Amino acid sequence: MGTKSGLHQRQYRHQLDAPASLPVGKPRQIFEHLQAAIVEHRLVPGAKLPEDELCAFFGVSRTQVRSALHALAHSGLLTIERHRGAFVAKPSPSEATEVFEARALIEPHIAGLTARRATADDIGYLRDHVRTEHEALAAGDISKSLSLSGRFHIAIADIAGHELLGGFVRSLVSRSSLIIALYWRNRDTTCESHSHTALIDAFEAEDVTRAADMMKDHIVELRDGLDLTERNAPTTSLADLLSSVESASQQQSE
Amino acid sequence: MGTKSGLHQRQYRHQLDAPASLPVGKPRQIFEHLQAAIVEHRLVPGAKLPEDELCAFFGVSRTQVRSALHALAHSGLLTIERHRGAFVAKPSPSEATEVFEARALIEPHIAGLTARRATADDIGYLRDHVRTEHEALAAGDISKSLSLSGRFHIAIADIAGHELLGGFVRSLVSRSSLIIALYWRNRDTTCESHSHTALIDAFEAEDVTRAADMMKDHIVELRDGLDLTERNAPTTSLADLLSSVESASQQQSE
DNA sequence: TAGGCAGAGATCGTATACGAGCGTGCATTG
DNA sequence: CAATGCACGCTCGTATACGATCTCTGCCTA
Repeated sequence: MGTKSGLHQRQYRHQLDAPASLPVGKPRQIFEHLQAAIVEHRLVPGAKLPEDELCAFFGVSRTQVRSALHALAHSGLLTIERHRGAFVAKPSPSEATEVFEARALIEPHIAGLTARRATADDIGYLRDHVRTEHEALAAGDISKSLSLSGRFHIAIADIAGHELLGGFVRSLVSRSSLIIALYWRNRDTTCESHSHTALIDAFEAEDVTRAADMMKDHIVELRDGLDLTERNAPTTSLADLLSSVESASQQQSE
Repeated sequence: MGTKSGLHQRQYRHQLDAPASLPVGKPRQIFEHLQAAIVEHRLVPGAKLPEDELCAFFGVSRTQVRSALHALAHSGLLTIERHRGAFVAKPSPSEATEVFEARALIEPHIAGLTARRATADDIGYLRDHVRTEHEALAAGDISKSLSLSGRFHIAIADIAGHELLGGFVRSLVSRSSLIIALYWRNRDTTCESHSHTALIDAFEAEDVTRAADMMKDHIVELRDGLDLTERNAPTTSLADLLSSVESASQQQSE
């Protein structure tokens, strides 16, 4: 099937593309368009996505919009409430914690695989990527910087060659972007790309253990850049509480 | 939000229910019905699921059936081919390998959490569950036994209380059922429930490390019960190659 | 004046209808 | 007789229409 030989012909897309389950076509384009908008923080958590407006914007019928919306909901980027509509998800602090716990579990393993499999070309690609990240940072484009940082993790997952875990990473990275929009602490943005560079060094040295450890530390570092104290969600402000979407539908504990 | 207090009032559903993303209603029922049929091997891999027949069976319109079908495709249980229809997925050996690699990574972590959090009631529930598994085995009901075995892992994930990783486990267990249908070796079915009992003992002792190690071994044991040699998919016969569904759409390495 | 209720508007859920792509069988031709 | 082209039918993709539910606003009443 060319899983191993495909390594040498990697396409270096590394985009946040839609899962393979939804077929090519307009719904997929809508999915990716909306996903990009959410990941790049142009659509903020809690924002409503009325079907009619999306229909008008994309020039299609509600059928396709709904298909994309449901796929995004399945990816955890949207919450759909019956007879109310689709909203950009607002992960609670506990959900955010879970996302980073999952990343701290999965991505080190991925990094280990990458350290084993990365070719010289892959290393070169990753270094280029980090360079682009630096440029975005230097230009003060925080949004682009964050987006690129996410894609870096996806690139690593792609090199690891594990389709399944790679899909998990894609999903987790997307949701992380949402979490950052909500709980970001606004400081030491720069330390990240250093971690990235060090990570690449570990890949180049084919040091599986070090790569895994560094990735683990990096994820923890990312999480520590967030303010996930519970006070954020339940009692920030009245306005927030009223527009709060997640408390109604996410908890299925009844 | 009662995430911690909910532990004491656990409902012990532990079913293979649909992800929280798709709203309650008929589509969810259809989803769960089909999922159950697939997991219990009543719908074999490669089987076609024509929308019209499903509409007739469930007494609803195509809209709802399609919604459920797409959700199942997103879960990896179905593959939908444009203008061809929905088919029960036929995971390739490499995909199967990935599923068990992912389980070997995630479930030991889950088991560690479970060892920390399991209450006496939880332990009791798990022991009851194993007892039921034994009964199914004694009755020679292989299908039910496999199904229960899967639910055991889901029960553990529920006790662990990690919604996100729990969702991953649910998905992986479902797909494992599909994999077992394809690559099962037909022997030593009984060793499993011993592993389960030993696992519960580790939970009861609150021995995190041992629980994780045992789960890891158990997953490896499960995988070793399969015949995942590559010869199965690529070169069995021409007929197989022609009816092979997964090679066309799953591999995006073009 | 404050609270509750009812109606209108808007949005979503579901069903149905039509068009497009694909598979199959037959007819035709070399 | 075999191979190829064509046309038919079937299934799915998409659009549209209708009904259900929610929300908002205005009015009525205490």
